[in-house]
Amino acid sequence: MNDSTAPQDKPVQDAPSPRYDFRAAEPRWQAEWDARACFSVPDVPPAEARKYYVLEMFPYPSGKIHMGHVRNYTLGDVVARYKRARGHLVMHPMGWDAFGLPAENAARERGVHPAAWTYQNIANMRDELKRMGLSLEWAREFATCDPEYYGQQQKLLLDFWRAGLVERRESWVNWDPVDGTVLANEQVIDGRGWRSGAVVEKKKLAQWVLAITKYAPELLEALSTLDRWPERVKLMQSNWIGRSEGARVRFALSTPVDGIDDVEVFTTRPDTLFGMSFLAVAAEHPIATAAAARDAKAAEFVAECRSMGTSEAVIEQAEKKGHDTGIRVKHPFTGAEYPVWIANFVLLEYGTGAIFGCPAHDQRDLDFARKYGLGVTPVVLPKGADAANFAVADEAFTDDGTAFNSGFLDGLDVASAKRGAIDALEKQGAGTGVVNWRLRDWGVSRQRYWGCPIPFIHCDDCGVVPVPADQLPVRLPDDVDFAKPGNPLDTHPTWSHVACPSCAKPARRETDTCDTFVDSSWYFARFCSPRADQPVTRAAVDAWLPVDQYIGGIEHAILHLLYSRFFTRAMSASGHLALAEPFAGLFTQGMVQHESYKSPDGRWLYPEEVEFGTAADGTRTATLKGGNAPVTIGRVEAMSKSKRNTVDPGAIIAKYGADTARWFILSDNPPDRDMEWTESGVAGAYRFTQRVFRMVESALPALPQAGTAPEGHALRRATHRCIASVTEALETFAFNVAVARLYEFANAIDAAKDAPGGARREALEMLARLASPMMPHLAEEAWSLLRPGDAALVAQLPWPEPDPALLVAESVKLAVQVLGKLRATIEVPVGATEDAIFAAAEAEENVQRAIAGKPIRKRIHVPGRVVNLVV
RNA sequence: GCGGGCGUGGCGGAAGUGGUAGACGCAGCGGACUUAAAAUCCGCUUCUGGCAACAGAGUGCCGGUUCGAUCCCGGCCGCCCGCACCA
Repeated sequence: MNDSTAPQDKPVQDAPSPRYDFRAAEPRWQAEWDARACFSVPDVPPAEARKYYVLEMFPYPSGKIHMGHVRNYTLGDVVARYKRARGHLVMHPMGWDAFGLPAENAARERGVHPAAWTYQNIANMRDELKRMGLSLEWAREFATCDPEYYGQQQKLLLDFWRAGLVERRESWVNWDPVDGTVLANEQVIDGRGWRSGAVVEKKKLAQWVLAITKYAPELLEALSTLDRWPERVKLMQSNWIGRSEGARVRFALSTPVDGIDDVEVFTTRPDTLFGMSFLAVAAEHPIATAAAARDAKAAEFVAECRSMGTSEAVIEQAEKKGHDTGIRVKHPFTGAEYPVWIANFVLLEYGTGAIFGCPAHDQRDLDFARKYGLGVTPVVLPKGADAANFAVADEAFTDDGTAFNSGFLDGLDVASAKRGAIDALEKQGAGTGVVNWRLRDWGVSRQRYWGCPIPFIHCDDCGVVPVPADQLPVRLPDDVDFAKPGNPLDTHPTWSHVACPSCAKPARRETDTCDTFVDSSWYFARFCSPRADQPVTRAAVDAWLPVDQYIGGIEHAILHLLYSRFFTRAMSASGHLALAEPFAGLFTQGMVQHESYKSPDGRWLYPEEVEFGTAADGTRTATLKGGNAPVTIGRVEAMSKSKRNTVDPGAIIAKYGADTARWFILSDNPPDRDMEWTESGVAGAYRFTQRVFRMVESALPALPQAGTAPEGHALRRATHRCIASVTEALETFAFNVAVARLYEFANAIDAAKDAPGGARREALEMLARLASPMMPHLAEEAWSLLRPGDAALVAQLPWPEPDPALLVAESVKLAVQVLGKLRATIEVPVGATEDAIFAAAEAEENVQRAIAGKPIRKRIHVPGRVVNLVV
């Protein structure tokens, strides 16, 4: 069609140009992959197999997939398809993180049962994911709300119990006194319950706790072994675990209160003890409780702190406030007396729940001291400062310096002064040097229905009794009433009444369920043998774990990943696994964002309600569809239902096809950065899918048979350079670069219309194969046109290798700079001597002009890059 | 507040982590094809000055190291993620 303009061709030219019909092709290839079981692997791979486990963070079944899912699962699919082509046996499963609050909210708001709501959502989302053409092995699918899954989880919890990793402990929760429920932090808005509007109180509850702190040193040290994790994630985890060296210091009360005769503080700066001006305790500290019992003002302040909720972010951002209890403590070194304050920024859970304040060398202490008129005594002198007149104004001095005003520590640097202070404390029995961890044990109790029941029974005589193995799983009851306030398990008429397994007397079933982070802490192991009648089977997990490439959002950088690392150790300690780290490689993707739009009356608008145009000055304009009311184009921000700046992947796939959606989401930007979804970007991606199809189809009649040795040509160089560069880009997660290289390659193929047929066939075949991880359907379609008789699908072909002979260049372009400024470029043969290169550079007219007759003082040559002449 | 990250044309970004800034895509402009439109194809497109050759400026802001800095160092500004009961 393109190669003749003869008049008799006219009718053919008038025919509509052939179009790639993705609506027919995509389901066809999906069925073909299925029929050939391209993505199935055994639970126990053969010994000689090179296994590769690709996993994306499994979704919460909210009802519809969103663009974040499309991005996450496309990234994983590119890796899975690429690794498969590289000869690995790839496991790539999918499941559902199916317990959680939204199902209960739906039950309360719409009267749907959480299970019905969840499984309906799963069915919808499974269909949508299947339309994306992901190379998933659906046979391994499960949902964490399946009794077959959470029953196995209960077995794990009982094993952890036996290993001493499960404890009962009191801790504080957000309590809504009107709704009579425990609130999640996100349900506390400005200190009030989201539904009732009641002021939230802190309430102490007995809770189940997993002893993650037992593994704190190991979780910290093993970070250094995770060489395929992003540095920033390791840093965040390291800071979260928060190892710090310091001292516990005991301060004797001047007068004992309620039988308490001392307070212990933790400090990382024992060297500044002489700069103390107050001691502060958390509002929940026993001293605060004692003070509140004796003093109405103190009680009032404690109550105020109690209404602040449990969120650390809220506490730390609140105005720093305190209350002087009137209680006094004695300094261990000087015997001087200092006031004990209750302060809202002291956290009960960190250290000992009490601090000593040294305002001169801690910013928060300084702000507090200024506010309440407490003393500020500098005890560390900055280098070069004068001890006689050094004073601290608004900024605490926290760097290294020399101790002064500090008795026996005077003259020491900070590190030595710390040691000196600890030695002295230990000598007089007033304290010890300790290592403190910021990491707290993991409270897993939730007072909710839609979670995994914690498998214990409370007996008045026997205490806490584990549910016997033959009574597992402890199933959630189906008949629950969400109309009553509180936990439906708690208010259920019969469910919690059971016989004690050890003494058979009437006892009470635990009604707390698990934090959903527990469910997601071992699902990757369950995928290895998803139907086993034990949590995992050793042969399967030993063969498949660790996950070779884990992919998910950066928002999980700390908690989910840390809990999974802990679970892997705990499961190893209880014999289920034999490894420390669950995820050998980690990739964290950025969010998907979109412009937001507002109507003249301030209403958020969906993108499909808006029409765009161009103003006279070239800027974009927006108006309401079907009218001409001006629309304000807002910021590009994370897609959210409340701002209505969402794009439904289902609609995009229906309109453009899965390959287009995948291609665009990969092409836009590096996958670890936030990306902006734009309608025009998708349209561009769609054009490219059509173009590739057209290129193949129109070239077809002129191509020689497959298997013809391609002749030498510049196009062959381009082909093999493209193989090399796309391969490198895929290896390094630079998928946007891989896409760019393929665009360049398509341009090169088009520019080489008169290249020999063999070279063109090779180029087009490689274009399809190199694009296949990104656009798998189109790749199959193109391949089936190019190789109609071939037995193998692209999904079954090995990854192409570049011919090294075609990668070497004959000449190189060099930049020629004078004093670092570009003045010319020269092309030199690859083996040229440095003398010849300098001569060629200096011969350039523009270079001569820049040198302007001045003597050349220095000649710099970076091979293959640049020549710089210094005059 | 604390911890972590990011910032490059009109837009998304690229650039062996010290060596030609702006590849590739989007948008825009001009042209070809068409009765016309769509689609497709070709060309231009960081800014300023210049017909041009070319010159100057330029990778959030200010300063530093270097023959040479998007990259290294110091100080700011803005945005994003996490902060333990959202998942």
